[in-house]
Amino acid sequence: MARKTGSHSDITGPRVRAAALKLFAAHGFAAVSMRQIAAEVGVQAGALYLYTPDKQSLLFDLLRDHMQEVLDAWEAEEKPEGPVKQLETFSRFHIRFHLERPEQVFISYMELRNLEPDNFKALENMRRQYENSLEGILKQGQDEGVFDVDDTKLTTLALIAMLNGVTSWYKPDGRLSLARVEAIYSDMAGKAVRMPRWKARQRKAEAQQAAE
Amino acid sequence: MARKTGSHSDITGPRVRAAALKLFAAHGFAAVSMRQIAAEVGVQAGALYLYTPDKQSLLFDLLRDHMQEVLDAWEAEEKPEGPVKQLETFSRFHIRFHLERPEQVFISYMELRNLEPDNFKALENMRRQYENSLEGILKQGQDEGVFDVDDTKLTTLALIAMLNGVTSWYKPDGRLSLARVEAIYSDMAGKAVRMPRWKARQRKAEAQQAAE
DNA sequence: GGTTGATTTGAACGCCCGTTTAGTTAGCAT
DNA sequence: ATGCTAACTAAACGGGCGTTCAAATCAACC
Repeated sequence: MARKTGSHSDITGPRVRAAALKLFAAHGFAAVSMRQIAAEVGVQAGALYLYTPDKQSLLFDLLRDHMQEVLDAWEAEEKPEGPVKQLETFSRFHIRFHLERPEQVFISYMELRNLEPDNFKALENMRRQYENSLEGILKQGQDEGVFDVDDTKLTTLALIAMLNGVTSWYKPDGRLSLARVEAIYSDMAGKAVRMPRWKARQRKAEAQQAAE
Repeated sequence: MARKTGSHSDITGPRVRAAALKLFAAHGFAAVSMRQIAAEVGVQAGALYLYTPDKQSLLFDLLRDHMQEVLDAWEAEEKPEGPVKQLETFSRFHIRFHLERPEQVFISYMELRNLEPDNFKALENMRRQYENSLEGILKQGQDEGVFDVDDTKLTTLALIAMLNGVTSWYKPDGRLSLARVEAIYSDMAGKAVRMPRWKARQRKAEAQQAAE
């Protein structure tokens, strides 16, 4: 009893990562043992070490790959003109992308503290990169006078936290469709930062007065 | 070597809970051992069982006590008149209360899945009760026409997620003061749900037209 | 069809886990 | 001072942990 019939690293490798993802998301990194992961794959614990140097790398690879996917996908997303529409695009993209990968999103938020310091820093940089793409939109909107934002960094974090919240309750067969949720959240995000018309008029008036 | 000098259950009991809170928040429930908690208290592992029936209860008691504190504190908070001001009061209360208890908040969000089913349900009910107090404000505002909310339940969750986000980055000695953060967040929350003036005028016009 | 290398087993390593228990000491009332 | 009880230690229980490794089996190429 050693090598299994039909076994191949191209098959087992992805299955190991899938099992780890599933179990980490369900029970948490610290609560899941290598033996449980192996059982999910249908293999003995020792065999896992052909596909990962250790348990920590298994977690880190999952988190890093997910963040890279997010960054690449946003890069590839078609951006409309102007910060208002870009904010809507970002909100909708974020909701959609995250709802399609509930397990990755979950562990990306819950298991960061189980990363060793270097791995943690690497992921923090990727996350900041993603946040910067939203903050860029807010800054541009502020410069153009279409957004009324007190502090772009803080607002960025607040918006992302709000959008992330969706993953904690959304169920694909629930009361609300994905399209509806996208619409409601992007609408809320827009309203939270947009310059109110009365305030825009007031500023315009002030500017004219200052010019006289 | 048995009983320590100056030892008393009134002292050790709270110290056990404090150590558990600190360590659970820092490393996660599953990653912390009873021996680590005991070491933090300055006692042997066996002694912990004078203060908790088991590790699970230690976690549950922390979470339940925290949620009860939240509910009691909001109950005791002085409520102004009208949903707009009440939303601001709620936002500011939530931010302030949660920033004063970062560890409790952290474990309340991270460790729910480590609760046994019955304990989980108990806490879920308390959390829903808290959410309902916010949803009540949103509903009232919608009835009075001062809020423009698509779905009160969803909006409730979105706002709470946004407000909770503050706990993941706020540092007491950071760039922004607590008062400033309170102000920014409550302002954003208000703008996200408030009826825009132009829309209110439009509705009023529609109502008049329908009356003729 | 035999050889080689990829894939996996099964057992073992030392260590730590949550919890129980018998025994020991400190605080306190009498 | 004595006795009693609350508080704690030290050791042990069975079990699971992450990881390693020699041996065994299968896939693939000659």
